[in-house]
Amino acid sequence: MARRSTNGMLEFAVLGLLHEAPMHGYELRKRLTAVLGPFRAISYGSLYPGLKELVAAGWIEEATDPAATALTGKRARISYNLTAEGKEHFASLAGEAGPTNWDDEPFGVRFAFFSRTREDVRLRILQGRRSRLEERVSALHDSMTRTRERLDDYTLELQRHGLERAEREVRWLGELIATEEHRQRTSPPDPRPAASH
Amino acid sequence: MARRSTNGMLEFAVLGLLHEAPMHGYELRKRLTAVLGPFRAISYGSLYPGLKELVAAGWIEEATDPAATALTGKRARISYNLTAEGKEHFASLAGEAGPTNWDDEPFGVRFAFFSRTREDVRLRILQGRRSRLEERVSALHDSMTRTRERLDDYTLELQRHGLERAEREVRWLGELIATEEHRQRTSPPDPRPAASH
DNA sequence: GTTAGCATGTAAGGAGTTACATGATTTT
DNA sequence: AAAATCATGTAACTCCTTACATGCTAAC
Repeated sequence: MARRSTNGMLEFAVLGLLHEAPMHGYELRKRLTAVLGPFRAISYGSLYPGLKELVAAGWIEEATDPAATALTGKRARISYNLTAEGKEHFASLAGEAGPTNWDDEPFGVRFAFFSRTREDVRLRILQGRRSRLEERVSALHDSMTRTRERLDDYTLELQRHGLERAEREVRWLGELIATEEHRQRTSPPDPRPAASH
Repeated sequence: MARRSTNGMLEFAVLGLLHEAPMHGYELRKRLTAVLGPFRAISYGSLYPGLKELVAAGWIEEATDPAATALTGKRARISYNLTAEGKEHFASLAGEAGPTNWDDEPFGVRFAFFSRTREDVRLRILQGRRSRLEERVSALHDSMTRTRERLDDYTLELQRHGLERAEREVRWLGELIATEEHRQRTSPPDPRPAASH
């Protein structure tokens, strides 16, 4: 079990995507790009070795296409599907709500798989992200109002814009949190994530 | 000349900061953090070896504090200052306006040193960044309106928020570009960056 | 039949981090 | 005199990218 695995985010996202359906590497990469955003797309040089490690860890399995394989002798494409351990492992990753999830990129990935995340964990992640951003807001605010340590006009403008963006995201998170809290109050206390097969 | 240097951004930022005044590593790191933002602060394990490389490249020089050094026998802190080649090298980096500067992080660093960048180069970087973001906007727009390939509700919400943020940055850049263009029309054609000592 | 895109990989290396290690100076 | 913070570094490792290499399949 668990040999030392790829990166957290790649692992998490691949496992999450394979819940939908088995996929081969090339397609996985496209879906990954949709989740991570086209500006931090993963390269094949990262993806394929990563998949190998997930196989070695026992979380996914290779499967060559049933029919057309040995028949033609041609190299068939490899489909990956989740194992039971993989599902379990994903569920355990999805249950963590620690500060690792509050940075920009991890948060985005975690958020993208919120529908497979328990409600209470969702809420804690949103709140953690928000307080992280509130820290950023007040740090920027301080840095800008300290008249000592004169900053470049352009640096200042950059900070002003960064501050506005952070404040905007705080508001956005506020709305999401309100929605989640409302959902929790009104829906029956269902402790199970929507993930069974 | 130029032995193979650290990373572009670290190199650029260090050289840019040392225009103001000589500094030692520890302080440099604090200023760097102010420029790069506290969320992508550079570590000492990166900074000190990087400084060594800049020294080896001949762009900066070490200088131990004049008085208090040999006198006490204590280890003195090391100040770094720009060499003439370093200034030249920075100017040449600051003159490049290619697509390398249009990603999130490089753009931020380039922007932070705009006051040492030629006006026409500033304008080209702002425009490049804007068209990069416009691509992002239309890619997101497409991805969201394609009703096929059903995305997760949360993924969708993330994209919606990302789209809004990108559109907002496009508008911000529009204003900056207008300001720069105005500056160029009204001020005398001064081809020299404000950098002399 | 050839170009474009699908599909899978490997080797080398870049850019950075963490953890460790050490010592000086300032503040409480 | 202890604690905090200033100050400088190294070794090992992680994660990822680029460049390369191969071959299949669909479209023009």
